[in-house]
Amino acid sequence: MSIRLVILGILNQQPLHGYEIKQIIEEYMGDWTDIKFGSIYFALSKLAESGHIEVIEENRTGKRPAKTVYQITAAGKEEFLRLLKKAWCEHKQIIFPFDMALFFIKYLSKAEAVQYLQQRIENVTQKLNFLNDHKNEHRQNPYIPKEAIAIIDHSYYHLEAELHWLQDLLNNIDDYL
Amino acid sequence: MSIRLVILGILNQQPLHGYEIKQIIEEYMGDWTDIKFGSIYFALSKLAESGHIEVIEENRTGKRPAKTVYQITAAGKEEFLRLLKKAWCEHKQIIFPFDMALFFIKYLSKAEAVQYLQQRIENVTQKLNFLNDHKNEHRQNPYIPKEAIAIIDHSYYHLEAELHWLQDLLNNIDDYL
DNA sequence: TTGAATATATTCAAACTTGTATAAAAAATT
DNA sequence: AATTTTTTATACAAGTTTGAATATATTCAA
Repeated sequence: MSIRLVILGILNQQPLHGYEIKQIIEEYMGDWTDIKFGSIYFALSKLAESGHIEVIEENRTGKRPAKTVYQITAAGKEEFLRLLKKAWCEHKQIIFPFDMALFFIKYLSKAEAVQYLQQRIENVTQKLNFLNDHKNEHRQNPYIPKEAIAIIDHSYYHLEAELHWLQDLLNNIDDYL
Repeated sequence: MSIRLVILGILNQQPLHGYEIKQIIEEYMGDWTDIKFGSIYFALSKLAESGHIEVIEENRTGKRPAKTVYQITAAGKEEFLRLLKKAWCEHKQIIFPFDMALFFIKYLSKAEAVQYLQQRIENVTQKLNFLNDHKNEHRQNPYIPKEAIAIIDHSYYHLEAELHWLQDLLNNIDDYL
C-alpha cells in the first residue's frame, strides 16, 4: 500500500521513530490522508523485517516506552523508488461509497432523497469554500511547496465535479423514483 | 461498511447463498465495485451472528460444498434502512493514492514525470471514451434503471475533473521540479 | 470419450487497519 | 501545590480484506 511509500519517503530524508513519522504525516499530508498509529507501527515492523529499514537507536527516557528510531537501508531506497514509480504509473478506479446508497434509492421516499441530496450539496459547497481559503493562504506562503497546492487543487477539481453531479441528480430526481 | 449494506440490500429482495450474491454484485455493480468472495462470506457470517440474517437452507448437491442460503430478518431490514440512510448522509473525503506519488515528485527526473503524466492522461482519456460508449448503450436499453446511468455519470464527471487536473499539472510541470 | 477449461461453492491463513489500552512526562489550570 | 489536560510513545486485540487453496460439477472441443 501507499503507507509503505510514505514511510520510506519520509525515512529517506532522516532517521525517525514512529511518533515523529506520524507528526510529519500530520503536518504535511494531514489534509488529504488519515494514517493511524497502528498502521504506521505495523508498517515499520514489516519494513524492518524485510530489511528495508533498520533500528539504529532504542532510546528510553525514564520509564516511558522506548523510542525506536529507524533508518532507511540501501534496499529501502530502491524499494522507495520502485513504489514511487508504481504509484505514478497505476491509475486506480475510485470507489464512491455513495454509489451503493444511490443504487438502493428506491427504498427511500422522494422527500428523504431530496433532503439528503441538499445536505450533500451544502456539505460539498462548504468544503469548496474551505479549500479555496486554504489555497489562497498557501499561495501567499513562500515556504509551502507547489506540490501542496497541486494536491489541494486535486481535491478541488473533484469536489467541483461532485457538486455538479449532485446538482444534476437533484434536478432529475423524478427519473429515479 | 458498505459491504453489509450491499448484502442486506440484495437479501432484502430474496434469499440467496454467497455465490449467488457475488454473481448479482458482479452483474449489477461490477463496473464500480470490486467485492471479493472472502469479504462476502465474512460479512454473511457476521450478519448471521448478529441476527440480521439467518440460514434457511443447507443444500448439498453430491459432494460439493453445501450451499448455505440466507434470508434477511426483521432486524436485518431495520439495519439495512439504518445503513442506507447513513450512507446517504455521510460524505467521506476521497483519498487519491496519486497525491502521495506527487508529494515525492522531487525524486523523479522531469522526463520521467512528464512521461508518467502523459500515460495517465492517455489512460483517463481511454476510460472516458469507454464510459461514453457504455452510457449510450445503457441509455438505449429500457431495462437498465436510471440509477445505473447516474452511477456511470458519477465516474464520468470525476474522470473529467481528473483529466483537467492532470493537464494543468503537465502544463505547469516546471513549477514542481 | 476423454480431458481441458470453466463454473460452482466455500474455507482459511495471512496481511492489514482500526480502535483501544497503557504509561508517564510536560504543560496548563485552579 | 495539587489537579487536570495534553503530549509523548508504543502495544495489542479485534475487525476486515485479500488471495490462495480446495473440491466437485458441467460444458465443449478434439
